[in-house]
Amino acid sequence: MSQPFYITTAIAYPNGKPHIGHAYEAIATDAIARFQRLQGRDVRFVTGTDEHGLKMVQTARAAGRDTLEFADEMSSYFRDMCDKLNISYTAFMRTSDERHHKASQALWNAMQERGDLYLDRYEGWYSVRDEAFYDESELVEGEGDVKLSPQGTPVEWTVEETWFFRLSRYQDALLALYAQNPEFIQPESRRNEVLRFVEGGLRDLSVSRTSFDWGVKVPGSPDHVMYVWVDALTTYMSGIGYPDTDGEFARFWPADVHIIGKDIVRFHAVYWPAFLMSAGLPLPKRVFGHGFLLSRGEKMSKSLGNVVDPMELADLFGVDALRYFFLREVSFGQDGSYSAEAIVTRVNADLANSFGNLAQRTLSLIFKNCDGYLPAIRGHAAEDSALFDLVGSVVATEIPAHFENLAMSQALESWMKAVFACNAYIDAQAPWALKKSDPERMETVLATLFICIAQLALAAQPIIPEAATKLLDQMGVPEAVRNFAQIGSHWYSPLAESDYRLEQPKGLFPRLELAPEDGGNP
RNA sequence: GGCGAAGUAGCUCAGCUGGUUAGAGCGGUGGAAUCAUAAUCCAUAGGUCGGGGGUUCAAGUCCCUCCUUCGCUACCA
Repeated sequence: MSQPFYITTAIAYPNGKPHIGHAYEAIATDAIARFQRLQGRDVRFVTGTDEHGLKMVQTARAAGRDTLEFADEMSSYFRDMCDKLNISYTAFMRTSDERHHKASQALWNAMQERGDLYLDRYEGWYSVRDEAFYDESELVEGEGDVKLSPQGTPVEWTVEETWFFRLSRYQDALLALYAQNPEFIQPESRRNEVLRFVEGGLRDLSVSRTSFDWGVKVPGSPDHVMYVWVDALTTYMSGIGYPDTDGEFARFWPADVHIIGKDIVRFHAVYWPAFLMSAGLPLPKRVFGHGFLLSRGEKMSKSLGNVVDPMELADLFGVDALRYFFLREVSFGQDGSYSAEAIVTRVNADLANSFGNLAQRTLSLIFKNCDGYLPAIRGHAAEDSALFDLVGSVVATEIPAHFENLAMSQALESWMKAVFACNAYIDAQAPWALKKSDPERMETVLATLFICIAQLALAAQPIIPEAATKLLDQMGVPEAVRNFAQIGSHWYSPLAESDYRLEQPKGLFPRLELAPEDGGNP
């Protein structure tokens, strides 16, 4: 039985439509999930929407809508985005789902039994927008003597009864966790921040609210709903069946990695493991905080008017192109910058000119000179072996290693290195010239390239699933060998000896053009 | 204020535990080729590796200091 692999994105707060950051996270996570499938792993991939909290209630009310009905609509945009971007999730979990409520309550009960929850009174400055209490000292002065949170959101003095989680109990256990599992929080810079935060001491955490009721009811405390983060994080469990602890949950928990944005590292690297320890559940193996995408180096904001709809980008440039750009151009874990020119330049250079053209010229030569039948290999020259060695080690070793490290941009850098080698090889061997001087040698050269291109297409499949699949289809590469373990095996000769015949090859990586309005303003 | 990250060719960035002439992609320039999506290949670009000081036989790579940008965090009148 194949090994399980469980990965998640953060679940999105859908009080607005998906923005490019949501798309980026989904794409990166999907690439990892697809890679693991091609490694033969049995993958579960959970994403979804985090719909509770006062903000949703207020946003819905402002639009004159019923909260749940509003949440239904907003959540659907996120699901649509995932579908459009070829995100291969296995569950789209909504926190408003009944099953999810049961899961959250089960987790709560487990923490309760451990004695980690207690009722107390909380007085303080509360920000509705941030859903958080602040200390007097943290506040800043706004215009007209108004007090604002450190994030600049309005606060009001609030007194409420609230359940607390004994986070303070877990300081040592968390520090031990970080020490024993250096890879628990990545990248390194995030890990340091968390370490210092926890070393500085932990206060108990307020984990319920009474000021609104749009949330998961606290068991035995009907006036309380859970703090959004408690139930939001629980989607990672409910997405694979919890509170049913047999079946999927037993097989896939804990997560191999939670992919999240760098802004919510604390919730995932401090609160979440503490909750799980309290509930007596195994902890995720890794939490990875990726960076943000900046539009031409600037943060996206409505006031700057540079908010980009990822769906539009996908329509404009294509899903595979967008996926490729994000994962190639941005070093995973760091912030990245994007612009229409950057996308066009990168995609044209790598996909259209280098790889797409390589595939096209090779398949065209076979189609025209071999009548579409895959040519036989008649002994290897040194150059052939050199190319096989290079492509083979890139595909079998370098790319998988980079993917395991969640270094997709480096995986693609290796991939391009192999593509360049193929282009250099085809130019040096010049099969179009061999056609007259040495037809048998021409066939060997074309067969060599065919094999290498198939390997490269497979390796790129997690990043550009649609085009890579079409290319492998065009080439007649059997399903059975479309994985990292088999693509390096000897499948070519049987295929060449079969009556498989290439159709007229069609380009799969069209050159992009920059719309005039995107060309200007630097 | 504390802690941390970053500052390397026009642009985007690689450079692990210090060691031959500091690398890649894109762009620019000069060739070659014409099978292919006017795509490809080859050659090339002489950059005080933010400034200064130090350790060392040897530093982009360690130490100190200063400047700039960013992140986390604390706090004060």
